[in-house]
Amino acid sequence: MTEPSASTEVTPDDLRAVDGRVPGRRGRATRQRLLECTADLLRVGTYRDVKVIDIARDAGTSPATFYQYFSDVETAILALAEEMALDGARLSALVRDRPWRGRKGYETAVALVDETFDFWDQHRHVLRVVDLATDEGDQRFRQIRTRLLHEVTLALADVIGRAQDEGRQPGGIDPMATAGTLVSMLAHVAAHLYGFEFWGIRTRDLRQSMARQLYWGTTGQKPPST
Amino acid sequence: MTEPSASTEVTPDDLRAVDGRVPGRRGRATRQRLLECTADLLRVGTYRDVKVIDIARDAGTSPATFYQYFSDVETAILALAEEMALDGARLSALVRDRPWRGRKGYETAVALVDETFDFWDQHRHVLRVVDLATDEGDQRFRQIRTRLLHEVTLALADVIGRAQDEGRQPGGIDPMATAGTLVSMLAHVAAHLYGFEFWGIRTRDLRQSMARQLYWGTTGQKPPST
DNA sequence: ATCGTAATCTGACGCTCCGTCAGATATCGA
DNA sequence: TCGATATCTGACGGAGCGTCAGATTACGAT
Repeated sequence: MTEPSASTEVTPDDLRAVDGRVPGRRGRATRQRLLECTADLLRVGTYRDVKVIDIARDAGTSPATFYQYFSDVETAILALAEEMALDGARLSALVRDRPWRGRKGYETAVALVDETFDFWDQHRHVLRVVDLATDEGDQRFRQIRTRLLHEVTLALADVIGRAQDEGRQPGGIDPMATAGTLVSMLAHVAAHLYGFEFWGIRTRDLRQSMARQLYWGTTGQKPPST
Repeated sequence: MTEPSASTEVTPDDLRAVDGRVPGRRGRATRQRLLECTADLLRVGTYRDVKVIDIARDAGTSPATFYQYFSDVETAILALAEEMALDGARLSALVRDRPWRGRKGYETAVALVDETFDFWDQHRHVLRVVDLATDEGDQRFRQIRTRLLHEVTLALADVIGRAQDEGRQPGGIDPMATAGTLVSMLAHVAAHLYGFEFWGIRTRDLRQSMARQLYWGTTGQKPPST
């Protein structure tokens, strides 16, 4: 709850464990199994109820083994979040690689909405913990959240900046702030899709509304009538 | 984690406690003290680390007393969330009671942004748990979250509907869906203001971007140049 | 194939917190 | 002042935590 310990993945640097030794093949497999079981428990139950003892049992090992790889449940989830963040590159790639002008631009907006919905659906059990922990002030989680959203925001801000240069978007607005609010909208709606359906709002209508907001917010142009 | 138990506040109906008896003056005071201590712990520490034993100690009572009023920590937080939801009326009132046309309309949008920021700032420690629990499928929390946001959404949808009637907003869009995305934007940005400052985005710029999106999204009109 | 060493795992322990009683204490109206 | 009722608590069995020291397993060198 207090402090980090640097990276946890990829860098075969510290990985904690037996007084700082680099884990071998067997060790990495065990670690991965523990992570998968953690993810599974997070999928079916609540964050507050994920217990080390359950993770260990599901992974067919003992609690002591868990502590060989993670200092607590949070740290394990942090590792899951890091895996997730890697997958997030597909969102910013989409913004960068596709056109934003005219009808094609609107299609890009729609595609971004779809991709975001998909991403959130796939990772929501981890994302909700990331959100909570970030809000609680945990810098390790904030960093991951930032890596994930900041890239998309930067890419969108770039599009807005270009629209400004071409006089299609007023110069007085801050591209990063606007991009930030748009990404927020995406993230929040994606996170609460089920809640909207609860209100009787169809996902397809949300998709359209978001794409319109996105298109107008970035390009400054009226979206093509649907 | 599993199931509700009906209401918990105002209705002096069931309130759980000693086999369902209605609490008297002393009892209500104790209950309130426990709630305040829960809120305090939630403010300084993480959700996962809020323990019944700590709440009881801070309230100058025993764990057994806590269980007299709440079946677990979640239920206590649920009661806090209910208190919070009452305060939420000020947001929808603002949307309903102020003008949405012309420059005055833009000012209303700004005011809504400000009020939302303020509300979130005041209740963020409870809101983040509400969000988590809702996402985890807890219907009790979802209901509260819905009460809170749905009112604002309805109010905004009303404004959008009127804009459609007057031909200032295309008829093809779903007012509720658009209002929903806008409220989402508000909620998410308000929840992560600190995160934005972390990125070097000024709150005042966010304020402007949000107000512009809000104004355009509801009225269909270009916001007054700033 | 065998052996020694390093990597990996685990049983067991002391501790904190949980959730529930039965009984003690405080409150209040008559 | 005296019950009756509301409220509180000590105490307990059980679940999980986090940490050892020692057992088990994998693997490269011979």
